[in-house]
Amino acid sequence: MNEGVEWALHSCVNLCFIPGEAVTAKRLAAFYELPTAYLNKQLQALTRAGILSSTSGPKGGFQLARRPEKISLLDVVVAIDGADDAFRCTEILKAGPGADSKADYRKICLVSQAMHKAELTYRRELSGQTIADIVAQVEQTYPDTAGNTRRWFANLKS
Amino acid sequence: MNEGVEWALHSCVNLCFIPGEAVTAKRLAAFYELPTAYLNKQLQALTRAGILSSTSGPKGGFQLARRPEKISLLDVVVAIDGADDAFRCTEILKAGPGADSKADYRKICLVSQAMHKAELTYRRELSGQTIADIVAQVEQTYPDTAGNTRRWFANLKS
DNA sequence: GGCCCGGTACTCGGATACTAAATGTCCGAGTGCGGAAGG
DNA sequence: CCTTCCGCACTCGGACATTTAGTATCCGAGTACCGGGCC
Repeated sequence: MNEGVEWALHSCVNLCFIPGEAVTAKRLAAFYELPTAYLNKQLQALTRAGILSSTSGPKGGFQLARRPEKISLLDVVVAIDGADDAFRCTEILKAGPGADSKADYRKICLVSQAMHKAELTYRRELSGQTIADIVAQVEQTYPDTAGNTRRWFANLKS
Repeated sequence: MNEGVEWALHSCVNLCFIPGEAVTAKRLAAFYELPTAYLNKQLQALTRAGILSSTSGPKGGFQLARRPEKISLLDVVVAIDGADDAFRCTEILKAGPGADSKADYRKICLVSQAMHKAELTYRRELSGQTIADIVAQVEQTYPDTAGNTRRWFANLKS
């Protein structure tokens, strides 16, 4: 899985601590000492997926496009890593003996079905958790984090 | 995910149809028109993992090292694709402000925990299904497959 | 005739190239702000 | 002094290198079989 998923998730959480304000990729990258341009690339992907909204020019930057309760972890993963299953059925059976060339083996191959079934539970679990859930857990487990993060971004602005 | 996982799963199923006999990588590859040497590499990985047992020389080949009821889909995936989680936590928080350099963020980072939780359900689902289950489903859904496969391998032997 | 031995053909096994995708970087397009000029 | 306009600095956005991991291939190590030679 793409490393950008981790960056995107943490950045979304951080954006929750800075509501109603556009934060530049540069500042988000500085927070974790990440390469700015590359993080920018991931944020662009989130923007294309409708998770973030972007603004150009001075006072520009990124902010959440919708409430964090409406952003599931699966949304972020799909935006960065693509919608394809990890296990992709290449319809190997089509090359085997007695194959039906007009059949869709992604549907009828039992190996493919078994793998896909597991992947569905994975996706269901991811879609059941939202950015808001993560933020709530952070605020409960590490009560200082929210304030510290807000303060850090405020200081960097100058 | 590695493409070899698909090949490995199908090959394990096929080996179930040819019990008590060593099947060469060449024949297994010919069945799906796969590159022989590369499939051999995957079978080697299964052997290292203790899923298959291999024999060199004439009359050599691969066979299941244990009963198919004892081979879960997760075993095969881990053997080919490695045991690492798809989402690997790079402990991004260590570079952030106020980080504890001696803490293990793979354990305490809530983003990492959330992703890992989803991955656990995935692995649980995979470990719940065995090669024997797949074979049983195949025999029930496509009753001719077992016989046809056996016959195909028998004919190729000549 | 039976037994032993060496050659041979065939297999797995790991070391070695090649290719695609993830990672990282750079420059151009777009935009709001600030200041200077003019009324 | 107020308004308008122009230039500038800053941002995102996508096009362009670089590195890693997946894909594919090749040759050597090991082994059972087959044939010939010897007892």
